[in-house]
Amino acid sequence: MENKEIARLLSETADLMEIAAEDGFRIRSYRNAAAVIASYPERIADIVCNPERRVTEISGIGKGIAAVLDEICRRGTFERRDEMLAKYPASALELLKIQGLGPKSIALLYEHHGVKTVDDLERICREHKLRDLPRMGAKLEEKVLRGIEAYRKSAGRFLLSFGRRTADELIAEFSAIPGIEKVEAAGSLRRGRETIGDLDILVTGPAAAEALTRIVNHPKTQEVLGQGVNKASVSFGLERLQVDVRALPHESFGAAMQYFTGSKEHNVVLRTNAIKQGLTLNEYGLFAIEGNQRVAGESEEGVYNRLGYAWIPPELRENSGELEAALAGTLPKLVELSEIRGDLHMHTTETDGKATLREMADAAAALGYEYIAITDHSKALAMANGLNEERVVAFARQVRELNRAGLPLRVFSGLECDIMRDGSMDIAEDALAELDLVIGSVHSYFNLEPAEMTDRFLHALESPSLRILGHPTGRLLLQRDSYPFDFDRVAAQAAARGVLLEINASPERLDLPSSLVRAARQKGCRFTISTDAHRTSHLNNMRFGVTTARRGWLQSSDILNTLLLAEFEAVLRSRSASLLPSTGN
DNA sequence: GCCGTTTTCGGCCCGACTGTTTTCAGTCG
Repeated sequence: MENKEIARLLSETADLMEIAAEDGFRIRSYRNAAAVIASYPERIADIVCNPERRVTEISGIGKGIAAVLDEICRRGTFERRDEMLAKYPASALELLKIQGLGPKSIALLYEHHGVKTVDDLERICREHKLRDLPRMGAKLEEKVLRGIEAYRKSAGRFLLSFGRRTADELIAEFSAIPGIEKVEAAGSLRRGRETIGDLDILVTGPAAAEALTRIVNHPKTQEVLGQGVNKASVSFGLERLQVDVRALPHESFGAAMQYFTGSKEHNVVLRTNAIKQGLTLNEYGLFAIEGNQRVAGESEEGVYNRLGYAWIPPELRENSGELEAALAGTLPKLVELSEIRGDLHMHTTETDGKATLREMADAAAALGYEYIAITDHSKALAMANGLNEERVVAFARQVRELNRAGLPLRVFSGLECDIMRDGSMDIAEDALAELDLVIGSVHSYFNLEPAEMTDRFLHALESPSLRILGHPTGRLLLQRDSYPFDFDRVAAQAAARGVLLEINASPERLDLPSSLVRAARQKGCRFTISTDAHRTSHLNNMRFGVTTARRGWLQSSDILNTLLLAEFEAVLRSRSASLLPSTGN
């Protein structure tokens, strides 16, 4: 059994134990073990089976979990899990994903009303039976109904990062097959959408059909949804992501990439335009209507060019002006990952990060960056051990000393300072002034009225130290919507004050959303792209931020951390973002 | 259940909000 599946068994059991109101610390141990196992570089099952190895040498795994692992490897489950499943149905796990409902309420609902599924829960709320239970009332009923709606909206969709990982894994496998020429992912993944519904993988070469056989017989394939000569469709992995693999003739590959990349709206316009030119476009190629002669199809570029368009980067293909720009030759030169020279938002063990400043600096230097900013939390985030004024000042001093003593790259002292309910900064201005770079972020009071939330931001923007607005909308993909506020007003004011908007590259956030990136740019805003890394591996998420920026039509000149170190420092010293080269809209 | 030890027991990030109570449990971050 693979680590990820073992981890899932442990963490699901922990969830059920929570519903059963078992000891919280024991539950935490199960969760912790699950997390350790999920990211462990070796196969845990191999270690368990190897008499010369001991799983208990892994931090977080003791005698109890070791026994559980042994049992899992022998019979695929373990006693405590079986006990829990006898007590509560597995479907109760789904209920934990509903915002506003926790394990205690789920237990109560199960005992009193036999609520097992989300549908049951919805019925109980609609029949106003939730309010019969102790400490529950009408407001909770409404909140849970809203939670159910949000949950259903996100069901069946996956984070971009997950799609990318799965695609990369399959592309590597297929590419290794002799006789396969090209393997590429199309669809919303290629367009860089923040979430994806399924995965389209296109394959060409004499042995392309072998890729279909491979996916159908893949050990991670849960179910074969369809299998023909040119296409196989499966439900893949524990997450049951739908993966479609298509085998294509060489001469159609470009047309198929174009067709399956979409978006649908983009393609409709392109095809309509083709017809006006006496051509017809489908997944096999671009053909002259008269005589059915193929005029393009081997490459995407050939298809676009033959229709009079410049090749359009997939991130722009949403029929939101890119086709007109491609005809006019005015497509922007979008920012690229290689142009990013630093990461300006990350955490360390000083607060809730998992790596030290030195470890983050080493990892960032290995990525080729010239500089980073360390931006730990401020004291309002007590659970993260946020910094108070005294620690902020000490930290700024420490970073100055470390830079003098020598670091693998330039480190700037920063802070992700909480923006309080009234828009004031969590840390006094004189302490903030000691730092090189202050990000302001909202981590509390998400449910203010829009007007109050807008005022809160506008007030925060008055802070003389604030340089960047962190994850501006607060959304968590597939979990939580943006808090409501007047984004246009805030963006306009940020532009006026020279405060940059962050594009948070964390795959769970991708905040700002690309549509707002584009809108903010029109208002004169400039941006940073940062990972908000809490461990060294998170630094690699920069690519997702860059993708989001590209979807927002950004060029390197829109982005502060594409600047060379000397230029970047000059901007910091000037305490203004206006030094950024103009973009010539 | 894990860990560390002042080693076989005690500590394990905890403060704040919400909606329900009438003194606080549950949820969240």
